[in-house]
Amino acid sequence: MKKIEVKKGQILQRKGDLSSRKYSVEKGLLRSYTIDEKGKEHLFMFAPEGWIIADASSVNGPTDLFIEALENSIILVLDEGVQFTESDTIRLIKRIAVLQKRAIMLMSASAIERYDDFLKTYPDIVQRVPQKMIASYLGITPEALSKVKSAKTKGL
Amino acid sequence: MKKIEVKKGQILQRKGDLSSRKYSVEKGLLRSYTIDEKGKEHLFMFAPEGWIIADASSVNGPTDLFIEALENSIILVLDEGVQFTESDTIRLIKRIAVLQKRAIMLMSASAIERYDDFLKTYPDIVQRVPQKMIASYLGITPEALSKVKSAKTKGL
DNA sequence: GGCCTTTCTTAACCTAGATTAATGCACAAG
DNA sequence: CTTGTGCATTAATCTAGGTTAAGAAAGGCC
Repeated sequence: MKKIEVKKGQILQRKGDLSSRKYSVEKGLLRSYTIDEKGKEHLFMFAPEGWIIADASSVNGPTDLFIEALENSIILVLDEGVQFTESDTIRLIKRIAVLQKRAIMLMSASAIERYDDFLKTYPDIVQRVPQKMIASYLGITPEALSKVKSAKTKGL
Repeated sequence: MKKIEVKKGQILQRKGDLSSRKYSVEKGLLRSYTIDEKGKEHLFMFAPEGWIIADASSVNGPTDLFIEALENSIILVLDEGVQFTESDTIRLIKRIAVLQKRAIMLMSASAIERYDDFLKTYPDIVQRVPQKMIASYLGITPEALSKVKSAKTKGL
């Protein structure tokens, strides 16, 4: 468990890596994402200050996700495989709850609803990341996100 | 931790319940699903023999999911809040990995790809549940699923 | 400053899947 | 046996979001 400083654009984990760590963000911003067979990027989560980011898929073999710094950041690197505490377990269950909600969201909600949910989940991220990453998080194209935003401002 | 027998159609947990249990399926088939504000059902997961089904959202308050028996089933009811073992934790992480994959799937894959993934995930469920539930699991309408299937058989 | 690359927006079109509606089935209830 | 009632399929139409393309704005970098 050590503290490290990473620069914007630096990649902490690549898809296919055989081991994986957890990263606790003290300052800055990370993201995790994957790239599918068609070469398309899909942003899985943002991790601003106070968040922990990891790739659970590593329990079953090689990792699925890239983890990258979107800003110069200071992060705590936590070793995998360490004994789990009770509070870790609760955090895991909460993470499952969040993912459960996200999956249901992706199944049922429109792009506008998902954008509103994004704004609620990450209130201060909108200004800090490129639109195309938000679009990727929402599972839509940047063009569609532009539409959504202009529809929202017109609707006021 | 007790063993119970439930009949087809019986509901073990309702959305909004304040506490929640884990159910380990010995025989039969359960499903979990939610109903959105528009009254639409979204099937979250199936749990055939050997699977465990639960609703993680209960850690943050009332439950989001219904849990229902799709067949007459024999299930083990596990109490929530019991001390977690190391293997529980690993199971949780695997669950996160599955959900992570599901979310990425929903973000990126077409209906056909999701159907193929469903067939791989639940090889022996297709014959046991109504088509409309499979459609709901895939996040599409029963009509669209019919199209997908006829497209697949034509394509042979 | 100017230049190049990347990002964002707008607009015209296209397609996967939703909606609506009609038909045919299965099976449960009388 | 007949009469529902819910389920699956097909077809016609509609729409949210994808694709393509082109111009405008915003950074790095020399």
